[in-house]
Amino acid sequence: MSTKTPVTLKFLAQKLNISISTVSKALNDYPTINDDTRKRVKQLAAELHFTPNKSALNLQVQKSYTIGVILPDLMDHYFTRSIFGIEQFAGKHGYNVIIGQSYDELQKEIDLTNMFLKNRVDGLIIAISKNTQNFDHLDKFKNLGLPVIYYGRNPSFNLSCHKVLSNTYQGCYQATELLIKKGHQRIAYLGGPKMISFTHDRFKGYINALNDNQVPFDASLVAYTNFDQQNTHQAIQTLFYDVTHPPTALIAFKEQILFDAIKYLRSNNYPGLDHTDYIGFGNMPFISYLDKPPFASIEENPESIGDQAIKLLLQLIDQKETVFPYQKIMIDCELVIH
Amino acid sequence: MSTKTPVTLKFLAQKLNISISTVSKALNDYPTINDDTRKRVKQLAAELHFTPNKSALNLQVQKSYTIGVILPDLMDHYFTRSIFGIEQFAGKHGYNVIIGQSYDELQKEIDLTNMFLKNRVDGLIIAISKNTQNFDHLDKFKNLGLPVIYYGRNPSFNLSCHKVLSNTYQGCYQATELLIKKGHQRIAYLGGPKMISFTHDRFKGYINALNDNQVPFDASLVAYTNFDQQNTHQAIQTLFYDVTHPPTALIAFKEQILFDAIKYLRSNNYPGLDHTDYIGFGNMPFISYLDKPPFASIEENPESIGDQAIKLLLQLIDQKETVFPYQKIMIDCELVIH
DNA sequence: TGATTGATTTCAAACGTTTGAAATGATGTA
DNA sequence: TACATCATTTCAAACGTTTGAAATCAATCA
Repeated sequence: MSTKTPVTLKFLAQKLNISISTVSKALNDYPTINDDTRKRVKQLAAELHFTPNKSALNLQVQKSYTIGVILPDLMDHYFTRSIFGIEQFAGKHGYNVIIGQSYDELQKEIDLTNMFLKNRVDGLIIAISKNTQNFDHLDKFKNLGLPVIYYGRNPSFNLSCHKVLSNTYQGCYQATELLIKKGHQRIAYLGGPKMISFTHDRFKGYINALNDNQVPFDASLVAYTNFDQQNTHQAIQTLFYDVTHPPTALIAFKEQILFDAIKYLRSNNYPGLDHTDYIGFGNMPFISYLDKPPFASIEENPESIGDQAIKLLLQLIDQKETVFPYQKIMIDCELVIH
Repeated sequence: MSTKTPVTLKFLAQKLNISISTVSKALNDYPTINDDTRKRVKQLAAELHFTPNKSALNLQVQKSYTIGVILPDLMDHYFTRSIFGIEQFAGKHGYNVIIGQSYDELQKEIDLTNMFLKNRVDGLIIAISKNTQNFDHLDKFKNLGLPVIYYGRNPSFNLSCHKVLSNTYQGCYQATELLIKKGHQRIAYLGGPKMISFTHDRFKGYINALNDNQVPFDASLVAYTNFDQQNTHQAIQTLFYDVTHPPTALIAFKEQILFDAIKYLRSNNYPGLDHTDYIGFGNMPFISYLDKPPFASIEENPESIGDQAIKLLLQLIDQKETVFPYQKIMIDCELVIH
């Protein structure tokens, strides 16, 4: 009752009057162990709720069975949804997941990688911060033979790596086409930070859709924001006010931004507010609560992205020695009309 | 280059031609170690980026330096914000945090506790599921001498435990009073699941505020929902339609519910929609995007709750042997007027 | 009978760290 | 010279597990 002896292999061995290794082998179903002993061992182990000590195990096999995940922000539904896919699969395979938030700051990201290195994670899944252009802190993993999966954000400066990404080009292409089919000829594109490569991928989808459908491109219908509210307002000002023919539709990099945009237009009593069609990336559950929800959402299926990322990572961890070509997995987007 | 030897104490010892224990003691600043040796050891360790193997360390000190957190859902901002406080402090003290989501299901919660037990976490912080009335799975921790902190949700059936909670009574009292001061005499209260004890605490705040301000209580102004949308609609139907004098103000258990409520009233063209004042618990960032935001929010400061929970937990972990009276920490709510 | 086989169990080293006890060796003291 | 003192270093066990090699013992075969 007072200080209880922990239930270890040694403890079981003493109780049964056999050696530690027999107990270990019995529990691990070694064929050389007598059926009867095996049964007795397993029975007692179950009775006493024996669970192997993870630290000892990890020390022995030289693995931590822990994987690190770095993402910008858990308040962002995209990333929160992605970890659902990660934890699901990781848990099923005996891996723990440690999540770190970089808040889109490079220094915080570097700190987290060091922390993970100290913790000897077996691998890393990362959505890089919007300021990550130098990959020294991440190359450390590669040098140690630890696999890294880049997911959710495209590290366009880093070519030799595994990636799991939304097919953001396709998503934006289809959204643009949808708006064109609906009759729009003046569609604005509000991109995210220029440091995030998705901003440019989506732009390509946008412009290709325009071209393929013989809609003239107008540079004054394109603007960018760094996610900052102030910055977004400025971009909207440029797109909707500082122009002779304002757009009749808007595609935004993120619904978060889209909401900022609409809010700004509304508070300025923009006359065309209700006749404009809005589409953003995200498909937040929250949308259904808006009086006038956007025309459509671009669903990026972040759960799948997390799922694919962890699957690839565990594969890499298991076959560390063999050569493995760099993968680039793209998950298609879907349009959801509200 | 090919298979690099890991940098261990042994490796450093060999390089320096001294014993492993000297290296260990030098790094840990034992006073018996010669200053010169200490310097040489530390220098080489830094050069070779030595980091002690966590598994070996943990095995030695019989701790995992890992704490488990169980919460219903990361999509819920309250809990997401709470982990901010937890990770912040835990990280600073060398602890890893593993997060598990119960999705408000008891079975999932039980599975998670078993997983954490297997992983030999040093302690647990949990926001119990709305269906948790039996605490056997959590008592296992107590029996093993592992501290458990109940946070965010009040386990009213479990008296002997540490709790860190929102002062939800006070929050609801003040919200009610605010509405009364604004002139409301018919204030409705929409509670959450009856299994969640906050539902009743808030009700007490509500009714005491009514009494203290000489506003008559009317039982037909009280309803409950289990968070399910359908269920909420039904409750709203009861409160606003199945009554001769509908309420002029509504306090909801959660802003999530409040949005469902407003949405329902709007889609039914409820005539008093715009003359009703709404208040909910939460203060979601999202609110600013609503055309007609609620009159006010009750901010519960979940970061503080997480922060207090982890602080208490680490305290308990460090002084495991001494007696420690059960704590009940209450964090006050604040009203935020929009 | 002595050797071989086979089934089963045990030994012992290893993983990387910590730490009290023991060893070393130089210096000072009687 | 012999011995105690002191600073410094090393030894060795321990944490709990895995696993190839060695040991045990009974049964079988020649």
